[in-house]
Amino acid sequence: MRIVSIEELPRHVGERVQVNGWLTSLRSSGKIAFLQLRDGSGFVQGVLVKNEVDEATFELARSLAQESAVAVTGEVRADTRSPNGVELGLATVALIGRSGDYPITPKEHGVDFLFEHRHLYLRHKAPWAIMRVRDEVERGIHDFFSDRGFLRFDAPFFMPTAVEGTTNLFEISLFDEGSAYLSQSGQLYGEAGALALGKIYTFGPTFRAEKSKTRRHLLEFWMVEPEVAYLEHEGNMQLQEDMIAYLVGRVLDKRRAELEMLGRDVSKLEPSANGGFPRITYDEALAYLATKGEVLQFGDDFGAPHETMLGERYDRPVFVEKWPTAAKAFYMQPVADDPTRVLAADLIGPEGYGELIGGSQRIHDFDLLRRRIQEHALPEDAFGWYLDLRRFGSVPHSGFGMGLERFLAWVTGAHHLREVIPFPRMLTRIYP
RNA sequence: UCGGCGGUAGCUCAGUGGCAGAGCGAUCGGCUGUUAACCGAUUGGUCGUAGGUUCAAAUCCUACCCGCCGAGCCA
Repeated sequence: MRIVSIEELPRHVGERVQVNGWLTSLRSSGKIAFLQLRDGSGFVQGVLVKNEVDEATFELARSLAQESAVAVTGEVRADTRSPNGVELGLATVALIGRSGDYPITPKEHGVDFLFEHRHLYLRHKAPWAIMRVRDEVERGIHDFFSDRGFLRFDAPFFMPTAVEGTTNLFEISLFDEGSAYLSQSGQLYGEAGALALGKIYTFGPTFRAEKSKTRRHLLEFWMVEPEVAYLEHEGNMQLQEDMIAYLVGRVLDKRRAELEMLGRDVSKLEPSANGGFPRITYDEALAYLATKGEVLQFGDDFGAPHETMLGERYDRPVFVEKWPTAAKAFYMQPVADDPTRVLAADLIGPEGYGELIGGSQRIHDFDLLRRRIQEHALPEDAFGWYLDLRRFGSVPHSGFGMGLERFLAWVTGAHHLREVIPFPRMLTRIYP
């Protein structure tokens, strides 16, 4: 008997096949039973008619508990009532792994309960669809950069010091060597990679010890951080736009069914697949916010409500560029004729999802970078290697960091970042 | 860290001083096309914890614990 995945069933109409999976729910009468089945690749309904099978098979099927592992055989039938166009006319049902008192019932549950059972919740339709989008986006990131001649370059997770200041770091013990910190960005190492290999990107988990308890924050999240030698500010924004447009287009193309399963209004994503992201300066953003009654001073960073107001102004992400030097990190290149501003841009997503990307052109001048390290009271000896990058053949270079979960939350329409990562790590959630 | 809301059955919740409740789940029975099926029965409790007020506390008071949402910070 041929074993076929549920995803492939529409190509096997009329054949008798075997499906290895699990029972998600069961409805039965005295003479007919409907087995809702999943196998990881999709969902399908199996129909078991009492007088078409032997007594033991029918009684076994009727007794199955939710999430029993079952191997079934049956004929694939086209059926217009089914979401994927097919159902299985069951002939045999074998119990592979028993179940019972499964906690996640087909009724409503609170968020805390669901994430206490995240290891099981992942089996259900919404997380299933989101994880399939996540996989597609991760795959898309690699394809996008690989197609453009970038190399993947893995940054370390144990760091001797902070990248952007000393707060918000998880400290770990290196035995007699003292303390190290979990990485909050691979960027500095990415810069070394760019000057060695030209165009690189890092992709991996990153850690922020922020006591944030909002739906836009996790303690551990994944970030993609490209870094490119000889790339300047304008080209950096174009790279970001190309990447976002590519990824949105790819999800719309390959995971549209999952988005619709999630109830996502895909028409709100379509403009973003075409590029053409608006670009406004920090000063223009301030002026716009002032017209909305939000008066900020030059040098202020935007709060979450401000980002939402800016993002909702457009039907696709918007760049806010040329930020006050004092509001941004020490390594950012000043605007040529204005040292009070730096060549940094934040990409703010629409629909209130906040900042998707932060990027900048990096300082390539040795003296300026050393002065900035001193001004920020950073330990200069820890940055010796980083200054070396400006001592030996320094060139203008740029890069950015995109939070994978921020992007995924926007694309899938998730209400909270914890929905788009398999096992979220938050202030109040370390289990499972 | 601050602010708002909450914690009662496995789950979602009602109960605001006087016998601890409902729906769902689970278990058993019925039903030949169900879609969160339906019908009947059974099962189900440290009312977050500790102390206090009262003849009487899930309910009022005090402290603490935990969670959710938001702010700050950020991606």
